[in-house]
Amino acid sequence: MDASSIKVACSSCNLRELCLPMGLNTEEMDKLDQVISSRRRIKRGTPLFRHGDRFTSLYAVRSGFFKTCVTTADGRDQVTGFQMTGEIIGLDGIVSDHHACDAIALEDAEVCVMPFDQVEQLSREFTTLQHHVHKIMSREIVRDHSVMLLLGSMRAEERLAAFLLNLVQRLHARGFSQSELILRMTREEIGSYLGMKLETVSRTFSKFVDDGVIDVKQRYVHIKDTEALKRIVNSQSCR
Amino acid sequence: MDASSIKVACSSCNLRELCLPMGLNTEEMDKLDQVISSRRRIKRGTPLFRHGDRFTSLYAVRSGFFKTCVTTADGRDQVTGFQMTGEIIGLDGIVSDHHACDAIALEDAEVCVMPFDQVEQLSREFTTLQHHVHKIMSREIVRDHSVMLLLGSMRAEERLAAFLLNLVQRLHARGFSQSELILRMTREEIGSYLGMKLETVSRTFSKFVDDGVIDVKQRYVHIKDTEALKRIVNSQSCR
DNA sequence: CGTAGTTTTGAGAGGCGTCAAGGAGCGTGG
DNA sequence: CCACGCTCCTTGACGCCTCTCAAAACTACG
Repeated sequence: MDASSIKVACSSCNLRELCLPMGLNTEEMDKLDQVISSRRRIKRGTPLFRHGDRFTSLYAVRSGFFKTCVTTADGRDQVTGFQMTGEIIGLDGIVSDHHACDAIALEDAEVCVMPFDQVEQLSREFTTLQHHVHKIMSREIVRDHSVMLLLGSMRAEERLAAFLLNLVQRLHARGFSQSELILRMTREEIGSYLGMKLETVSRTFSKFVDDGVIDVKQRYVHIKDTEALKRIVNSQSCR
Repeated sequence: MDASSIKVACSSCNLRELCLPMGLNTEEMDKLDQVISSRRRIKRGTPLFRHGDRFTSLYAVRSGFFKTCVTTADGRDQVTGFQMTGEIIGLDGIVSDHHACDAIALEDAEVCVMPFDQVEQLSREFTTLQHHVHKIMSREIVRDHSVMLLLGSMRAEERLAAFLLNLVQRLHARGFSQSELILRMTREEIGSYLGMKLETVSRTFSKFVDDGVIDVKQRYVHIKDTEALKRIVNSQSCR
């Protein structure tokens, strides 16, 4: 085992209600522990994997924060998602045995490595796990479709409001505040994800502050009026 | 068996190289034939399923053409994809046991019904099928990410060019022309998919015609210069 | 305390949305 | 067989949202 690998157990992980082991019984969990045999630490700013890398494993975020982004030959790139604790990264690699995107740590992070052939083997044994894997992939598809809705039919204010609400909702599910958050990504990364320029992101933040909906101090955001944000998302002043 | 159900067999289907049975051996194919026991006909303009409908099955397009779209409470909607022969519809329903989008036939169509619990059962028996199901879901995720790239970072001309190239490439894989196609969807549906208004779609078509890149007569499109379209996609005059 | 990276803010431009009118294709019915 | 109405498509004029370019302020970090 190399220095970056650490022996771990799902059964003793406090994320098991959020992560892959969700809903497994003791026997299944024991089996899973044998599959998920190592963790990997990723330093801030460095890749967990890059597009083109051979696909071998899925990764569960144990701690830290990631972005995934696709890149075209001509240098365009697009952030396709931000992943936090308990979320699964790497599903894009299954189809072609190579990753189709980059996964970059936005802060020092740790992931559980789940060799995919072993996940497949185990999910042939346990219906629960099999179905859970399918649900995780389906959830990603549904999420992507809602991002397509956002990118295709919302204007800047609506996009940013939806983004903040989504972020704080996921953080809340992990025991954090419903109204305060620290952004782990830059304005440019937010803009890439939301299909807008960093200047527009910044201006929209400022507008929300002027309107008394949020407070912003650099990466810190305090949501003062959740209902107002929800109204902005549904303002339907869309194109 | 009701009137809209027809007994079928994957093993004798001329789409088996494109569709779910891809790569299965004879024994596996026989088993699959028992699972995919019926077809359903869908009239143009009517839904295969609607969001909120209970999820029971995946559907393989046997003939015809579909769109899928997500809808918000406030009436906004977004076409998330167009599905043609051999493509799989319904993956969005797995995560919550209910469909998250509408699937509408754009012309009279026929689908093979694949009860998902049986697909899961069979893929516990056959590694090939299991892996293939995973690949299909992963492919959808990768596709969605490329649409996010399109919506997030391309301008109108680039989007439409990319759309046409994608469409004709998929049609070509099904034995149709590389340079001619009939659009099965309206300008409005194209616009919804590409995040632009129908007027902009129309104007962009006209510009391509003026530039001598394509010919358009209503739903008929003739691509006169594929390379020019590719250059437009990569023109990087993006925002 | 200097330097690089990030964020904010302003001014100006342009791409695309909005509104509106007219044309083309097609099914229906007299 | 043609008239009619409906849907879809095209085109024009105008305006606004967001991009672009630019400069300055702030923060982090060596």
